[in-house]
Amino acid sequence: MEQAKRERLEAKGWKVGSVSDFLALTAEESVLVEIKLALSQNLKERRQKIMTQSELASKMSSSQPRIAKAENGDASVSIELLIRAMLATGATPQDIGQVIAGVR
Amino acid sequence: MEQAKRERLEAKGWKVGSVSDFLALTAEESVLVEIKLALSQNLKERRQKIMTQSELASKMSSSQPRIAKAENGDASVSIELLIRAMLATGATPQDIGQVIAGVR
DNA sequence: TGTTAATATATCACATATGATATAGAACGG
DNA sequence: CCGTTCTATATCATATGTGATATATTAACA
Repeated sequence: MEQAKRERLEAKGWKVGSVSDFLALTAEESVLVEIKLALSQNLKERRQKIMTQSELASKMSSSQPRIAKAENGDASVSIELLIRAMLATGATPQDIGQVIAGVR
Repeated sequence: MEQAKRERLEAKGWKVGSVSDFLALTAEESVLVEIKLALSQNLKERRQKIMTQSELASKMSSSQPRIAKAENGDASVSIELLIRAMLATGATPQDIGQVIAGVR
């Protein structure tokens, strides 16, 4: 893995650790991370077109800081929250499925 | 909602509550539940063809009881775990995306 | 029937995700 | 510059999800 990408992930709380630790990540684990990142990006794109982070937060009874973390691919955000947020922006199951299917 | 379905959901821990409480479920909330149930069913189908619950559990360092709950749509199981389990059965992001996109 | 493998249910201590709050930093217009 | 709006970062108490364990139920079959 390129150093730049590793540093990006680490900054967001992903326990990538040393290179050898990273290599210990199973394929499934890294796919899971990529699914989260794909949802993050898509959420940000969708939301920016129609509302602020605060508006989205109150729409789903969450908080603005949590939306910020969700959109930035922070490791403390579950897929659950990402999907709830997508739905709150008006995304359909089809939209969400497509984003996930688009991973790799 | 038909009574039978409500009872089925309640038995699995979903906080459906009284009819009026249920009607308070937003569309997003019920879509989220349906996504979980769709993943549950698909996981069960996939897993049954190739391994036991115990085998799947150790493959993803979880426990057999948790796999049972996951396959039965128990409310205590996160989408996160459902997706991890799907991946452990060999499902691709495309497979997972398709299941979610198939909701409703 | 009895034995075994598979699955389901119950409980629990612990880890992680959560919303809330405070506050800092950007971006932009006046 | 300044004030305002939006977004990011930090901290925290609490809620929720977790794997583990014990045990019950079911299914298949000799």
